[in-house]
Amino acid sequence: MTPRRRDSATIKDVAREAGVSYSTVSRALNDSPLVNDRTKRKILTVAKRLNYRPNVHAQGLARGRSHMLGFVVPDLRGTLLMEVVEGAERALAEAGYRALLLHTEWELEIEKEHVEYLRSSRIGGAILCPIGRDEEVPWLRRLAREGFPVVLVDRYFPRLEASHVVTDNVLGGRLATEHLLRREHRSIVCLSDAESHLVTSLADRMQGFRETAGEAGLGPDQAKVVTFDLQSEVPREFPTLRRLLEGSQRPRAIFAVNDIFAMAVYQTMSRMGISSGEIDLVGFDDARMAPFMPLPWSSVAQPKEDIGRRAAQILIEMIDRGSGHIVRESLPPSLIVR
Amino acid sequence: MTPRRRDSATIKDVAREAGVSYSTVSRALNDSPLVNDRTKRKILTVAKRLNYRPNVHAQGLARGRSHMLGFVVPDLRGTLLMEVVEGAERALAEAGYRALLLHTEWELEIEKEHVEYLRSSRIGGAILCPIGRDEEVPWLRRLAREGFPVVLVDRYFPRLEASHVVTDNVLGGRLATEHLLRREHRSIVCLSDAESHLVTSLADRMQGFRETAGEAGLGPDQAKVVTFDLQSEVPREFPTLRRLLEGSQRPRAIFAVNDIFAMAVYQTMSRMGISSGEIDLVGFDDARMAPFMPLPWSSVAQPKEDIGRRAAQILIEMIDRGSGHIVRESLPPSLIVR
DNA sequence: TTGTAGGCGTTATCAT
DNA sequence: ATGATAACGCCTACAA
Repeated sequence: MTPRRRDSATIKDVAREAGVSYSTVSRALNDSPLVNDRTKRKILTVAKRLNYRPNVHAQGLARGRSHMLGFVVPDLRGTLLMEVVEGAERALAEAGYRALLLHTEWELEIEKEHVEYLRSSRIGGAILCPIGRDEEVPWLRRLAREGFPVVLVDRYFPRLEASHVVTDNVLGGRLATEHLLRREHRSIVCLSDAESHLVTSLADRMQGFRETAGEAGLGPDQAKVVTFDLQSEVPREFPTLRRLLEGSQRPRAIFAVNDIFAMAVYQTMSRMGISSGEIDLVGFDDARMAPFMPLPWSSVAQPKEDIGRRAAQILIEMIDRGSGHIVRESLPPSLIVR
Repeated sequence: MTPRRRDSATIKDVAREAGVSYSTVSRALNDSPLVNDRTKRKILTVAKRLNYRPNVHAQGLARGRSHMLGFVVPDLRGTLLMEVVEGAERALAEAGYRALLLHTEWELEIEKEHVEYLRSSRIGGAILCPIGRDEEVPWLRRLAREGFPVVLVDRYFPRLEASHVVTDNVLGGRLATEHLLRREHRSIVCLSDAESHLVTSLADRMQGFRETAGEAGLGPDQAKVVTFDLQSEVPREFPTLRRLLEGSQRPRAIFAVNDIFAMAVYQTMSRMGISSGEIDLVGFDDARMAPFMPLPWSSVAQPKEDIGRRAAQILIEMIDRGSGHIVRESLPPSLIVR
């Protein structure tokens, strides 16, 4: 094989230069106790001088594993999830790992490809924020069954044998509802997505809403759920909301299952000339634009960074301990009152 | 060396099973013309049956390079940059590359570490969105000098010998200003960050503003620039803006160098009871929350996806052609009138 | 404490 | 068209 230009010094170069064998260099570099201190220092000096850098491929090949993990998300534009990623990466970095961030563009097929890729690239494990429904993810099941370390974040599949870290969304729905009840409302509307039954996080928030309202003695008429398809209504300026808010019978308290819906409510109110004092609004996610809004609404904040951190810790533990022990955690959100 | 559990079949396994030598398998897998068609088909069948996956470390070691590139950004929460990343990754994927996304948390030291890491991991090249000032990035200079393929996005250093792809921010400033001039304003305020002179993109937008205003015959009093530190003013509700907007002398036309500033203006107007019709506002970046705002303002949209795509293409070209040819591109933004 | 040598899974250069 | 074999750079059991 034609020797190509080498991009950097190898341990052999260092060994020659330092006058020792290259296994000694290897030991020194991995700071094994089996090296004389003076030898080690000399080797490190030489290594530095030669600008030596370990070749991760050679290391990966020899060690049979890499320090690279995977993080698969639907897209990169969701601030919320990106904060989870940042939290995870901080924890991973501390443990000497890196994460390859892959995004699926909300396509099941791409998600599958990514998972395949993670397997073949000898990546040691992954954090996933899956899309799709339980039944549609056979490869996830296979992954878990094969013992590939996986931690799900933000979403989970009740019937999937895999670790996950999520916000306690039921509690979140509860916090929001209690907040409105505390403000003497006896009639509350919960605003959610038309597909919310497919998304565990939204479904859980709504459950928290229903439970709390029920316990407070609110009947079905006083704890109504209104849903619509956000995507299709944006260009038409939220007809469902206009209908909801017109007339004097309009709700005085609204729990929006996320801040996008809350923004939509606020925009519609504003355009219909409804003063902000007329409606108590609680959102979810504590979106970043909140401090810039003319009327900041209250919002349930998810422990995004912590979710990432915990997911990373659990993943690392699975890898290091080689344990297939499944951990399921729901981290408590907190209410931000504005 | 203790043989460890192998995670997947190797070409040797495939070779044994198919009854050929493993070099033939290698050729078949890389679909070389030097293999009999029937043999190749058989090998591929066996490979599939054994669930063979190439070991990227072995490939990387043997080939001396990997298909992995790097993408270094300050943080992951900026939607704008993430769209650039998505664009780049689409182009990279088409060419069979992947990108390792690293974020520096706006720390020069971390940026440096990442760049070091990219070198040592035999990553073939990188797209960077650098922080810091020209003088503070000696490692960037070294990288470029060493012939490591690098493309800068979103920001550039005028005196750095490296390729870059950015928005034509001067043109952007011009578009915004022309828009306001077209609406008969003879007095315009440009709102920017206190540190804008350190950020080429903002500086360029302001230059576009000044040039255009000057050409239209506006004097210094009619084309004023107001700057403040956003971070420190958020919690105090933008005192600089309040001052600017109070009194009847308030500006009737404002060009905000990004949509965060535009939001701040809008919020302040709203709180001061200034009706939205009183001020013509143009922002920059076409932020995603725009369609949800009660009063959507006009904004200069950057060709985010294209920036990523072009950066990727240029990077791949540098790698494949082995050329150190430097490419500097400014892509035109477009005005979104609302 | 240090050196020697075999192996990790591929690729590529020889032969055949 | 195929097979044998030497790299690639590193790790590590074993010998010294």
